[in-house]
Amino acid sequence: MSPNESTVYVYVKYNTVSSAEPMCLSVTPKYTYTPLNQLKHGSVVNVYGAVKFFKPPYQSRGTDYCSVVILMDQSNAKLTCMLFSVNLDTLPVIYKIGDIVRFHRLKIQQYKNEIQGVTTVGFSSLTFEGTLGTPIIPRTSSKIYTFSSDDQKTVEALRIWAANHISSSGTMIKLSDIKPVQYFDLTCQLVGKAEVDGSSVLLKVWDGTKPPFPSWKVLFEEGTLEGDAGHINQLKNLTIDILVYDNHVALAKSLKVGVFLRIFSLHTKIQPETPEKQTNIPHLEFHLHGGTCYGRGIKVLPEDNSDVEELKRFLDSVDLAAYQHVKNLCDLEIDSSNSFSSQDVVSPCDLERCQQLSATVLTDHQYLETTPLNAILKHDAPQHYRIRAKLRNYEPQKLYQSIKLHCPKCHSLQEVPLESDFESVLQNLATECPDPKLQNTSLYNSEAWTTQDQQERKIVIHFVKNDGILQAPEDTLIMIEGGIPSEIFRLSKKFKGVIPVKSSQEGLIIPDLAIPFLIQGKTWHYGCKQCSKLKTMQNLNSLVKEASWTPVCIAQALGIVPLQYVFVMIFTLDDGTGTLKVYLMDCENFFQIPASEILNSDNLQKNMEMIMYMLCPPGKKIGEYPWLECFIKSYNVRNEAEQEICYRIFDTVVAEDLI
DNA sequence: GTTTAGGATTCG
Repeated sequence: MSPNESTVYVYVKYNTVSSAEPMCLSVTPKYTYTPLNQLKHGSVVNVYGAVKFFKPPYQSRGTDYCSVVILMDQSNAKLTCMLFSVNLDTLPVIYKIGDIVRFHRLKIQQYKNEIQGVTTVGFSSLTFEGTLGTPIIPRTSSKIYTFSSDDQKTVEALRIWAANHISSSGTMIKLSDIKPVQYFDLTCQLVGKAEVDGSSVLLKVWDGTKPPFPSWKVLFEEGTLEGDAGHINQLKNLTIDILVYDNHVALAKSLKVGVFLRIFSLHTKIQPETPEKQTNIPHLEFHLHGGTCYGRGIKVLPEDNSDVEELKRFLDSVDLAAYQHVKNLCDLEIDSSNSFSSQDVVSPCDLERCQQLSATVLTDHQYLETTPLNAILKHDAPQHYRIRAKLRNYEPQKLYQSIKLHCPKCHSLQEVPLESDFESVLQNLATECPDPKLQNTSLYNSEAWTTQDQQERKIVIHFVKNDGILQAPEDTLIMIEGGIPSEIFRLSKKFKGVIPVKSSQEGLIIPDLAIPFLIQGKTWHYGCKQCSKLKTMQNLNSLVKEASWTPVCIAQALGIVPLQYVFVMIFTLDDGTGTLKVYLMDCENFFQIPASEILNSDNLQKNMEMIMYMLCPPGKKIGEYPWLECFIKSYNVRNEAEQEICYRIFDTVVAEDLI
């Protein structure tokens, strides 16, 4: 056989599997596949690609189903494909990022300076699992299609490429690994279903693992729950309730109990308190919001899907009896018992947690032996210890109150200024007059204007140049005179950093350390009033060549001692032999959450809330609290009258699986 | 051979 000629197997799909025999025809292959970096506007092509992103098919506002698929191949080029079809079956059956697809008759067109692929007459597709080692069997609705040994090789090569270049691991998560606030893709089995109201459907699903946090139970009208009541009850400690909204409702309603599903971009969030109940226990909610952002949607997986096969094996292996009598935390009454001896039933997960020994881990000093707290109380300071105890209590209970500003030089601690505090400072500054002589220097270009409102505020923005050249906004540091907070925050989203300044005889200067000296992203950087010796903005010249606009470098150039955001908390630790109050003062290591960002992030605050909830679970007996392994140092503090020993936590972090 | 949507999370 000449190299130009190869055998093409034409597989004809019949209704009865047994008669499906490949017909062996000797023809010249007629399909050529265009690499994704060589697509030309206006052409109709055949392509292969690995799925980088996809939206499962959904009903568009027009007449068709729509699926958005973004492909990549070895050329590293990306192609967004808009696939439409009246017939759901003809759209590619994609289950996962990394799946491999082959599209025939894809039209290439231009949209907003980029090319995109669109379905055209006769469009057809094959989809293959991307997982290395799984059989190469195409998913397609086509009754007849070609698949040569070259095709086989192309799929294999793309699988290997995709395994190294396209990651989907971040979104595929088991229920036992969920975090309090996140979006993820869940592979699960449907065990129950109920229509809650016109705009939402409740899905009860499980994946055989137990979520580490208590989760909500959605109320529904009696008699509306579809599914085997006995089975649902048996799995009650392993299922989660998902509310599905809007455009996903129709599909959710059509689902048969027992099917395997992948739910894309499922949202977990914390409901911190339920005032109508007496408990104050935060718990998780699961929502599949309306819309198709991030591929949000539901897809039924076939029984022969490799992930489903694995899930089925796992579900079969779950010891249901072990989870049967686990108390549901949400149903627990508040228990004020302080006893360390607990005979409560522990779930297998809790047991696992106990066997893992600790909810916090040491980053050093593992060689030290554990000292009981009663022994520490008898010793003089300074000393250091490794301890193992439970967190009986912590202060402040309102976590945002734990954020302080710490000066590394004079060690003073101060509250984080409120936005209203510096609003007034900035308002006063806005009445001052910018000096035109300080505009447009070798260091920066300046733009000045007057606001149209009654105030007629004079605003000047100075764009700091890099070695005489202006950079892209996201790399550019700017200084602003006469700006108000809302303007400054808006600018901080666009530029590398914003420094509020004012004109003075010496040049542009930092007006007041009561306001941030630098706003970068979501973080407001403050300087220590006692320790800083302010210099003029001209001193930024020393940084220009490196364009190193880090807060530390900028502060140093301007004579500022930057204050650090820290968590300051008091932990009351108890190991059964005694209790000890220890300080935690930490920038970002302990919680793995930067103290500088938490005040401006709801998600980070919720994550921290959940971590504290895990470390010190309300409503549980202390016997059920997790152990904390900590490294602490004792030190002497002299008050007016007496000397006191204090304790601080060092070199300790919350265990990774809690974060 | 039209339109749909054109990635970029959240009302619940």
